[in-house]
Amino acid sequence: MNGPSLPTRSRVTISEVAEAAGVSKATVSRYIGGDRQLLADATALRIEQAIERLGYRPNQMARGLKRGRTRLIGMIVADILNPYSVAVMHGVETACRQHGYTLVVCNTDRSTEQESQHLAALRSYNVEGLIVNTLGHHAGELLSLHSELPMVLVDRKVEALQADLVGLDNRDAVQQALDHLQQRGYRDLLLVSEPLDGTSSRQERVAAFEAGIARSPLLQGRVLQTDGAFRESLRDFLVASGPGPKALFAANGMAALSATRQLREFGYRLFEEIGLIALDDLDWYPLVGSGITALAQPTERIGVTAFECLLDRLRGARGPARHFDFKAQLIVRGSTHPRG
Amino acid sequence: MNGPSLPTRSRVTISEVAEAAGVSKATVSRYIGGDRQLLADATALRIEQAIERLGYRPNQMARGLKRGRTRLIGMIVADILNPYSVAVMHGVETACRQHGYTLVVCNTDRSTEQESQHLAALRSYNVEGLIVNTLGHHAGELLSLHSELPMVLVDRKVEALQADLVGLDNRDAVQQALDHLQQRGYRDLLLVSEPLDGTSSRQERVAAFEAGIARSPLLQGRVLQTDGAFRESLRDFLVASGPGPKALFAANGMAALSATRQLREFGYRLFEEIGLIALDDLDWYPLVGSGITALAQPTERIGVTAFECLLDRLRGARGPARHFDFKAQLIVRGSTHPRG
DNA sequence: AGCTTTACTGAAACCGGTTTCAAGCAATGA
DNA sequence: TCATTGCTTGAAACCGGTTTCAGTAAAGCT
Repeated sequence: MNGPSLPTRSRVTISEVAEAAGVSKATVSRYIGGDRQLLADATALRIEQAIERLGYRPNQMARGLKRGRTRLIGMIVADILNPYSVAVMHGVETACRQHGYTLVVCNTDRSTEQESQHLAALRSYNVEGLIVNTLGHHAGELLSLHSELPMVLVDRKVEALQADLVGLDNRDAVQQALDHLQQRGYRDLLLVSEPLDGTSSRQERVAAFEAGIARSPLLQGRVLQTDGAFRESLRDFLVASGPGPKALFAANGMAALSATRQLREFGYRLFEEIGLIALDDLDWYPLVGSGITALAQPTERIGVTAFECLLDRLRGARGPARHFDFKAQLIVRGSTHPRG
Repeated sequence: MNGPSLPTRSRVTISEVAEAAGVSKATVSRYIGGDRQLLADATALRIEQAIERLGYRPNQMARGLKRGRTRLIGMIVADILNPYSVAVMHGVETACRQHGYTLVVCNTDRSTEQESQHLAALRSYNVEGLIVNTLGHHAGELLSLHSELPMVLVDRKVEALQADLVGLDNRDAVQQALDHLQQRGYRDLLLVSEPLDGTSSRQERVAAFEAGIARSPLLQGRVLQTDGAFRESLRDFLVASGPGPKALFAANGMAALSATRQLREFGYRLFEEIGLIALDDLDWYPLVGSGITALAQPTERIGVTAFECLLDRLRGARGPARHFDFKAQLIVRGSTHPRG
């Protein structure tokens, strides 16, 4: 009787299978490598039975060593607690599985140091390609990695890096939001964003917001980050007199959470006194107040596209960096019905 | 000028470093293996410089092959879209990093077939240990894997498997919920659970609920799963006459989401007409209606504990399977204040 | 029948490391 | 002075596969 957690029999190797089947390692290797048509039927059958009998599974590490193909894809995620990341990752994983790849996900918790560490780790495990949701600092490391293996950026571009990019059409999304808010009668807007931090998508949203405001004579707008004096600045916005009804525009799901929390803490009735539109569509949006109007990102497709793009490169596709910018989809709920 | 995605220079190997430093592979291996004190200072210095100059990083796959230590931990997650899973995973990852392990996460999307596939994949990558949030079907595979490497179950036990388990003290959590509901004056309860499916934690919660109800003369209770005729059955419960004020008890975060959605669809004002308490504490609970009362699981600690438990086994700890049952923490919000 | 293909298989080198074993050499002890 | 010891190091085997190359046997061709 084995005690639990007692790794007993060490794994069956190709040599044991070879011996059991009365053939050489090479022949077994050909069998598991898919060159089955090279083998005589009788031989293949003997090997098949030996494998079955012994419960043999080839060691991918060893295969990868000589072959250079580990069938491993690495993914760097800046913040695994952000539902956007999880949703994209889900898409990537689905695509990976369909193509026989295994995904190794590393979360950096928004730490530059951990990003470095994880990149090094993934490299050392010989991943064939990388899908990166990076902080964007220290482009040097990414650059040198990109000279070694294909890489696809998700959501965040890196100036110095000529890599494929999959993300949202931020300009379009922000414009959709502004159009919607304006049409619903809101005039005094506040864009709430997580700290910009050099994160390209956040910066793009802010830039598009400011540009949009500048183009719209009816609208007034400010930008606020969810750190430092967030609470006080938000209060300032809420009590200041402006050109008309006020609305918040949360630049992503996390910002929506912070903003809504803060509104509640201030005692606002959601969303009778102030409008809200949020980028990302989280599953609890419908449940808050009269429901939060959202600009949904096609997260699953973003993930799948990122992988397919990578696969393309893995198969040898050359050429300049490609950009896939998906459109956001407006989902109207109660939070953008003035005086609820 | 390299085009993008052009994997150029193949990686530097130990032999090149050895040559550059004028020593043998073995010596370099000792250097990177941490046996630095074995080497003469001058030698170590030359190697260090060669490594630096060439940008050498050892290939973990190759190391793992001979050494048997891949420094890889595999984790199977039943549903990555469930925030509970993500939170636990975050804990596991943190612990992994601190101990120099890399985590490979596989999501089964609640599919038995995918679970098999991923288990096989993880095995083939020579992960040193497994953290498993399993569906619990086909125990055979898990069993045979467990004879090869250490394994820790998370949240869900498997009868036939004598493995360490980390999870919640479900009986205690349910009792806390019942006590709280009863104290707040609720009398007619409905436990809302995702489909039982053989998932041990769900079954335990249901069993504890039924046992608790049976012990409490004041309370009446039923159980409902969020599939099939969920909508209709919920309506039945809501309109039926019972022994007193009604409350829902969501057995986890996903159930809380379904239940709240359905209540809204029915036009209930949250939570003036009906109480709600939910297992798991998701970040949006405070935002819904008057806030959802929760029983928080220490998810981060569960993850960390799972890893540490595994590490223990990796270091050779023997002995019977251990169970770590954490207590849930009651967080009272508006959803359990009768008549709002 | 003799020669060329074709089909199938095995020996050995190799992937990038680790580890064992023994050897070289200086320092120590008797 | 000679044997012993300890410190460094390299050669070679090994991990579990893949791949090249060559060899054997059967089949096809003239």
